[in-house]
Amino acid sequence: MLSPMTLSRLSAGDWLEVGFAVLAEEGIRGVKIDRMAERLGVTKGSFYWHFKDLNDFLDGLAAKWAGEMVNRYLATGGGPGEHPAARMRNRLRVYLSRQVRALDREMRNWASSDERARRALQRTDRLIFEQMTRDIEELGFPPAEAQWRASVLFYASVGYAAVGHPLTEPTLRDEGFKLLELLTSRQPGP
Amino acid sequence: MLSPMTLSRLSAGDWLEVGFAVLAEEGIRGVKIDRMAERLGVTKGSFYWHFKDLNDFLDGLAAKWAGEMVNRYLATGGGPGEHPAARMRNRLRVYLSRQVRALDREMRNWASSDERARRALQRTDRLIFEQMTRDIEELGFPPAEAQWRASVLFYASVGYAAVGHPLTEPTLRDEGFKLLELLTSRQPGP
DNA sequence: TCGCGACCATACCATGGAGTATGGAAGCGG
DNA sequence: CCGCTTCCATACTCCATGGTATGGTCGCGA
Repeated sequence: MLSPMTLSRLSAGDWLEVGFAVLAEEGIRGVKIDRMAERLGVTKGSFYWHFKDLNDFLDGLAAKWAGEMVNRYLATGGGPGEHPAARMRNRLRVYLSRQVRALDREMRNWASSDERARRALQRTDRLIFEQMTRDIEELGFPPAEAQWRASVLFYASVGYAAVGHPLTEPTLRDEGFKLLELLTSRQPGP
Repeated sequence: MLSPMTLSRLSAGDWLEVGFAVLAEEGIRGVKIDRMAERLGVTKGSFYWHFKDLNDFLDGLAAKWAGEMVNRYLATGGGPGEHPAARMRNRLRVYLSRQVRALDREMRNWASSDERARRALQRTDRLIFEQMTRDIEELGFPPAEAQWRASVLFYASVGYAAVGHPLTEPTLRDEGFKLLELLTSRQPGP
C-alpha cells in the first residue's frame, strides 16, 4: 500500500501525517480510523496502540495543524534584510496558495463543530493577524491604522480561502496583491 | 412539543423550516431525521411520507437556503429613491448580522462536502457579488473598477462570517462600514 | 537463544442514523 | 354511516464507525 521503506513500524507521527493530509484533502469528515489505516497499510490495532482514542488523536491533529500553519505562514518572508512590503507579498502568496486555502477552509469547517479545533484556529488567527499588523506598522502606519488595515487584509484573505470558486477572471494572487497595494500604498496618517 | 396549532398535520415546508433552523444553529451535522422529528413532535414516519429520502429533503433545503439568502440580502435596500451608499450600508448590515453570518458559515461548511450545497452557494455568491458591483457602479465607478472593489467587499464580508471570533474591539459593523467607506469614498477613476 | 515488550491483526460488540414495512387513526366525500 | 385517502406511529433491518479484547509476530537485549 505504501513504499517499501514503510515496512518498519509506524509512529504516532505517521498517523498524524496521514490525518493531516486527509484533513486537507477531504476535511475532517474524511478522518476516519479505518480509512487512515487502509491508507497506511495497517489496521485499527495500530491506531489504538499509538492513541488512547479518537479524541486523543484529534488533539494531536489540531496541534499539528497550528504548528504547520505557523511554519508555513509566519516563517515565510525572505531574508532578514527583505523589505516589509516584499515580506507581506511573500506571506500573502503562501496564504493564497491552493494548499493553504484548502487547509484554512477545512480547519474553519472543523472548528465549527469542535472546540479544540476552534481554539487552535483562534490562536493562529491571532498570530497571523498580529504579524500582518506589525508588517504594516513597519511601513510607517500608526498602530491603530495598521491594525485596521491588517484586519481588512486578514478578513479578505480568509474570504479568499472560504469562497471555493472564482468570481472574476483574474487570479486570486493578482486580486490579493492589488488589495495589498490599496491598503499599504497610501501615505501614513498624521 | 409545539404550539397547539400544530395539532394539524405537517407539510413538507414545515420540515424544511425546521431543517433550515437547525442548519443555522448547529450546521448540517445537526440535520438528522430523528432529531428533527422530535423537534416537530412526530416520528420518522412523517418524514418519509413527505420526502422520498434524505437526499430529496436536502435538495429542498439547499433550494430554500438560496431563496432565503436572496430574500434577506438582495431584497434589502430601502425605498426606490434611496441613495446607493445607504442601500449598500443596509445590505452590509444584513450580511454582518449574527443570523446571516451563521447561515453563511454553515452553508460554506456544508458546501465543502456536498455538491448541491456548493451549487446553491455559488449561485447566491454570484448574485450578491453582482449586486455589490452594480451598487458601486451607481456611485460613479467604471465597471472594471467597481468589480474589483466589489470583490474586496465581498471577500471581506465572507471573511467576517467565516472567522467566528473577534480580532479587535470594534464591532464588525463598524469595521465593515469603515471598509465600505474606504472602497467607495475615493474619486471615480478616469 | 530466550523471553519480554513493542507493535499490529483479528474478531468481536455497541451505537447512531438511514431506510422500510405495515398498521392505525383522523377526516372528508359520498 | 362507510370507506377511502392522507398522514403518522411502531417496529423492525442494515450499515458505517468507534471502541475493546485478545492473540500473534518481530526484534532486541540479557
